Amino acid sequence: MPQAEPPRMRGKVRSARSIPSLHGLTEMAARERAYHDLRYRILTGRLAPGTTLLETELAGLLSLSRTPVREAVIKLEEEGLVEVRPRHGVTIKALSLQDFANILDTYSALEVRAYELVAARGLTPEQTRLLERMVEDMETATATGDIARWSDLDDEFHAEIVSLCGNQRLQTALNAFWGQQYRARMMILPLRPLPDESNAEHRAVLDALKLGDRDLTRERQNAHRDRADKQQLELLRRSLGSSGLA
Amino acid sequence: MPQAEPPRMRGKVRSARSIPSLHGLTEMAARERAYHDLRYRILTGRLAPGTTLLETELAGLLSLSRTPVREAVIKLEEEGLVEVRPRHGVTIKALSLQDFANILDTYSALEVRAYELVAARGLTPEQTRLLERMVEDMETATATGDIARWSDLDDEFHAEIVSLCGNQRLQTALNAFWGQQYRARMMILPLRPLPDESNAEHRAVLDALKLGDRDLTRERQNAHRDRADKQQLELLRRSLGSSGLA
DNA sequence: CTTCACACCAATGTATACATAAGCCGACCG
DNA sequence: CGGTCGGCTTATGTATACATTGGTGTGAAG
Repeated sequence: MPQAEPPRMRGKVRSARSIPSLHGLTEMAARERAYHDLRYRILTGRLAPGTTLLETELAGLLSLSRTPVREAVIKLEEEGLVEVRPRHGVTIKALSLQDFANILDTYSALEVRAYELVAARGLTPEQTRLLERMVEDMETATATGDIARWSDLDDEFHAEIVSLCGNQRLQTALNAFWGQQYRARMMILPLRPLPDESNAEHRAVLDALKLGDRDLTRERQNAHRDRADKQQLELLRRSLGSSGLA
Repeated sequence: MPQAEPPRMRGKVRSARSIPSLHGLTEMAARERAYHDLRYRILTGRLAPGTTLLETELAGLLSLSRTPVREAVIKLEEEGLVEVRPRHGVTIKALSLQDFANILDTYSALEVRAYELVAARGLTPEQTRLLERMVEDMETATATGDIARWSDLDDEFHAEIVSLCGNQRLQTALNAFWGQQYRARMMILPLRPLPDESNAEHRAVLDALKLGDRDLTRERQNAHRDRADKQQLELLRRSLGSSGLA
């Protein structure tokens, strides 16, 4: 899980983070194309959870041979997005409430550590300015009630900080888990209350980062994630009553 | 990185954790065989860091065709154990001091979270007994100066606790990072001082776990990892002066 | 009617064949 | 003598062919 994905994607479909636009997709190598294309379709719901496809069908879908598709599927399986059952094809994984909780737990543990590292390294003036501006933008979005935009900015904010941590392996692991929680996040997006608490917590965390205070950063970010995770779990619980599919 | 490796391996070569004995290796499917075989050779140093082999050579080495070998190599690359450079073959990665630090950082963040989860879930009497006995065994090994045995027990102790956390994704991620730090750990093994501090900390952590006190567990385990990680980094620094290869 | 067994089929896992493109070497030109 | 251009070699990436194995369906027996 660690260590992969050097190719930085541009483009923005939903989040700046890691859903590529599929824009320059034709010029990619076949395996990468298969991987990104399938990941995109899964994360955006174009391939719904529960869907099962044979390797041959996937290959047909992407107009490729089975070989690169298979390799892409292996990666997706390691990321936890699909399940392959040897004689039954690959199934797009549904997320149970428990799955979502597990993912958030792991993701948060990693993210808090990333923040700690950033605090220890310190912020440059430019980085500080950028992050402050993002916080302001989120507050603006909140004020105008644009939750979708807020969510995107939130992703960018977290991703921006994580990108400063200087630990590539940690970042790669974070990206994988981020991909897993993405669908559930999108699902509960419309249910979210105005994120005033998050905005305040972001400011608090940013202050701790600016101070370069590692312990304070850990404490605050940990609290932020804890609260946010619990809230999201609650929303998801309501939104699917523990049935399954995310 | 999350989510993989259901097949529980038996056998013990060095650690109970995740270096399979390669014992029933012949009856495995080719891809799995390639993966486990290569991983084994890398972790035990039979394939030294820096070694570069072509896909064809690997295939020959394992008496397989390139296809399953290639798939295994993809997994190993995602785990960060090898690097593939498109026209230059796959290279067994060396670990720099910085790499090792990054791995430990990530690993520790995950492990602490796993411990927290165990604390929250609570220990059964049997689990408590087992863990207490392991602590005692470690103390015995320390008393007799058997550092290698202590190290194995330490691995087992940590692995045992992690296995109780109830979060499969977290465990899988931990296993991947564990594999990465294994070589460096083995390398500095003979340099380690008597682990009296670790023994005391293990007791303290176990006490916190028995109390089911999540915050206390986090605090203590975090302190334990912090200290142990720093110590290991220092040993590694001494042992290779920042040259590279681990 | 239910259950067990056998045979057939098809999907995967593996091997191989082929195309592409990158590195390397040599030759030629400046 | 050095640098650059071009062709050749070869490793990889992809496609395809083949074998294996497990699942399913049918039929017969209890």
